[in-house]
Amino acid sequence: MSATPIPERPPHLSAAVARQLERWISEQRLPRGAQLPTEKLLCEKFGVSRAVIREAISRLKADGCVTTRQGSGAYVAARPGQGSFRLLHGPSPSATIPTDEISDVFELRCLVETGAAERAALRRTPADLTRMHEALARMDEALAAESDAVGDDDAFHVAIAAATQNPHIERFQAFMGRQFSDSRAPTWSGEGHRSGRARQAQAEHARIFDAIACGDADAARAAAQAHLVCAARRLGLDPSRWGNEQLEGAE
Amino acid sequence: MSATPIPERPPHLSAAVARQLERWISEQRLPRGAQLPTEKLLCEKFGVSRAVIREAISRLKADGCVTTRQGSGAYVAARPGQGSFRLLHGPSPSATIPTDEISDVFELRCLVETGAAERAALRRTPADLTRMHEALARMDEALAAESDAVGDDDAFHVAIAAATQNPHIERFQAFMGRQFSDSRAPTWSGEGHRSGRARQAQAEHARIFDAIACGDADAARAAAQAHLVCAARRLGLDPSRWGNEQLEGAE
DNA sequence: CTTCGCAAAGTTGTCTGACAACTTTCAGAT
DNA sequence: ATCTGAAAGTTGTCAGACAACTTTGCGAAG
Repeated sequence: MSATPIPERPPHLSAAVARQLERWISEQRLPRGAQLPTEKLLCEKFGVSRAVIREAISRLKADGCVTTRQGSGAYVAARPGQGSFRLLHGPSPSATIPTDEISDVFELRCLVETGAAERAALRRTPADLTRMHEALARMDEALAAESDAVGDDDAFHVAIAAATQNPHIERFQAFMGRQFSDSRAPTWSGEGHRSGRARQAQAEHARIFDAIACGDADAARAAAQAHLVCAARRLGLDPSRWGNEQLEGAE
Repeated sequence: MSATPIPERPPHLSAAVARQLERWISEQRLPRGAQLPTEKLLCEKFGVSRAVIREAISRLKADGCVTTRQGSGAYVAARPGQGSFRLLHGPSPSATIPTDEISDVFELRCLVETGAAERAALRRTPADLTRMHEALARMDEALAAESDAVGDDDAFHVAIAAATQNPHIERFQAFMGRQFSDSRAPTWSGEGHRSGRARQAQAEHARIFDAIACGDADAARAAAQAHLVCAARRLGLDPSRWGNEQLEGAE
C-alpha cells in the first residue's frame, strides 16, 4: 500500500533525451523537415545505448514531433506546441458543467460518430464485427443481470470507429467517449434498468450493428444518428438544437 | 518517381502494440490504476521482442496514459486522458511524406467539416454569412492578384464551423486547419494560380457558401464533400480510400 | 556523354541475451 | 506477532547482431 510520496522523479534517461531533443526542435536548432542525427551519433553524443535513443525517438513520434523512415532517417515533423485539442476546459466536476456545454460537445461527437458509422459499414472486417458483437453480448449480459456496462458501451462505440480502419477516427472516438464516461452512467444504473433506458439503448445498438454488418452505409448513419439523439435525451439534453431529424429523417 | 503502390501498410510493430494497448485502456479492459501485464508477458502475447514493447510503452508514457515504476511495473494513469487530443502528420510539402498519415487525418477533417456545413446551413446568422463572404472576397482579390490566401482559405472554413453556433466545432475546425497550414500552400502558390487550382478551389468555396446562404443543408454537405475530395486530390492524396462518392454522389 | 543497372554503404527496425537497480514477497529469526 | 533479509520478480540499460529499406556511386551499355 502505501501512498508513496513520490518525492522526485529521477528522470529516466529516455525521458531526458526526449526532452533535450524536443528542446532542440523548439529552438529550431533542428529546423522543420531537417534530419535528426543518426541513432549512432545520438548514442555517442548522449553517452547512452541505442535502446534509450530509440525509446526517446519513439516518444517524439507519439508526440508527432518527428517521423522516421526506415533506411533513411528521422526527420523533424511539426511545429512545437501546435497539436493538442482540448474540450471541457477547467477541472470542474461533471455536475457543474452547464448542460449547454455538454450538449455542444455531444453534437461534435455526433458529427464524427455518424460519419464513422457510415464508413465502418463500408470497410468493416470480420474481426471488427466480432469485436462489436462481443461488446454487444457483454451489454446483453449486463442487461439480464441489471449490472453496469458503461465500459462495454464505450467499447462498442470505439469498435465502430476502429472499423473505419482509420486510427485517427478511432482515437478521436475514444477521446470523445472519455468526455462522457461519467455522464453515461444513468443509462446503466439501477434506475436505468428499471425505467427501460438500458434496454432501449441496447436495441439502438443492435440496429447500428445490423446496418454495419449488412454494409448499408446510409442505414448505419441513420441508426447512429437515432441512437445519439435518444442518448442525448436520456442525458437530459435537448437534441433539438443540433438534432437533424429534420435532415436525416427520424424514425 | 513514382508511384509506389504501397498496397499494404505494415505499421511498425511498436506503433501497432501502442495502439493495441491504448485500445485496451480506452475500452477499460485495463481499468484506471491497473497494472499492465509485465513486459515479458506482453512479449509473448504480441510475439515481439522486449525492445518493441518498451518503445510502445514509451509512447504511452509520453501520452500520459501510463506511468512506470522501476522494479514494480507499469500502471494505467489514474486520470486517463483528461482531455487532450493529438494528431500526427508528416512535415514537408515536398515529397517524402507518409501520405497515408495525411490521408487519414484528412478524412477525420472531412467527417467534421461536412457535418458542420450541413448544420451551418440551418443555423447561420447574417453575421456568419458576412464573415464567410468577407473571406471569400479576400480570396477573390488574391485570385486576381495571384497572391497568397492561405489564411483567408482557413478563415472561410472556420467561419463555416462558427456558423454552427457550436464553439467546440469551431475550435476543432481551427485545430484541424492548423494541421494542414503547410499542405494547403500548393493551391495558392504561383503554380497553383497558373494551373487553375486556386480558381477551382474558389469555385468550390462559392458553391458551399451559396448552399449555406440558401439554408439548403443537403446541398451544403454535398458541396463541402465535393470540395474536400478535390482538395485532397490537389494535395496528391487518394480520396478514394475514404471518399464516399459512393455515398454522397459526386458531381 | 548520358543513362541504366546494380552492388555497396548507411540507416532504421527488430531480435537476443545479459546485467544493474529497484520492488515485492515470504520464509526464518527474534 | 513482529522484524529481518534473502530471493524472486520487474523495469532500466547496455551490447551485439541481423533484417529491411534507402541512398549513393561506380561501372557498363547505349
